[in-house]
Amino acid sequence: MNKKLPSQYEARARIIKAMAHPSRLFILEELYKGERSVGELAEMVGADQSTISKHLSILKTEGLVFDERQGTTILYHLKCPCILNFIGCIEEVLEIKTQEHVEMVSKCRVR
Amino acid sequence: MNKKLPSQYEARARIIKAMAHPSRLFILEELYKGERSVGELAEMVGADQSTISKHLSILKTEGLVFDERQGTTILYHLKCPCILNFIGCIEEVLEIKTQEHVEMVSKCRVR
DNA sequence: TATATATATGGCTATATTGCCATATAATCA
DNA sequence: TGATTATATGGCAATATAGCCATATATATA
Repeated sequence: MNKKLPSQYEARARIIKAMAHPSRLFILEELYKGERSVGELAEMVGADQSTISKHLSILKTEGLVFDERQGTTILYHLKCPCILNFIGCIEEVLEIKTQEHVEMVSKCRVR
Repeated sequence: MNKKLPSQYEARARIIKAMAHPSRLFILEELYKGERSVGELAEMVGADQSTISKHLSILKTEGLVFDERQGTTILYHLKCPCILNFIGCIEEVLEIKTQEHVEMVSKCRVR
């Protein structure tokens, strides 16, 4: 990768990368509402169970979620609800992108 | 990709993905401090100028930065400073990951 | 113990990303 | 205009990611 940058950036990027996927983003927001099983999430996302399992594995490895066995099903939980705080800003970036030609007031710099 | 998820997740993920790289994260934080030229950033990151130019192109395409020509050099600016607000939470996730075995108090759920 | 259910993992292919080199483009200045 | 400086882009090889299928593992229950 790169040797001049502090490893801190590498560590942060790994976590952000774990969030940088539509399905994983959906999963995180869903877990924000409450615990969900792998099957529930697979059903909601509309992907193969194994695919969701792997997504959850990535989120777990990066420390964003934790799991809890409940009999034969496994419930996943969000670890740090704060990670979704910035979704508001992401939305703002998106708004500006779509309305770039329009005059608007916002916390972002339009140009 | 996936057809069951609202396109909103796709859009958000694209922006987050743009942030999900050590060099681009560094660039964003650097631009948070103030405007920087491509050359300056390349020097700081320690990567080829063309590599940084492409990173900046990604950030620009996703609406995270904008550029301003100043004679022969081009200065890049951060568009939405708020996108760095959640770095604090990322740090918290990292802390928990490294101290998982230790008892600690935090906004995150340790388990 | 045998069966059923829920989840995880190995393996594979298709696709995307990264980073460098070479080169193109754009602006400045002699 | 020609040379110089700064940045962008095309192209390519190496690597990483995504998603599905088949199958393994773990738990519960008859």
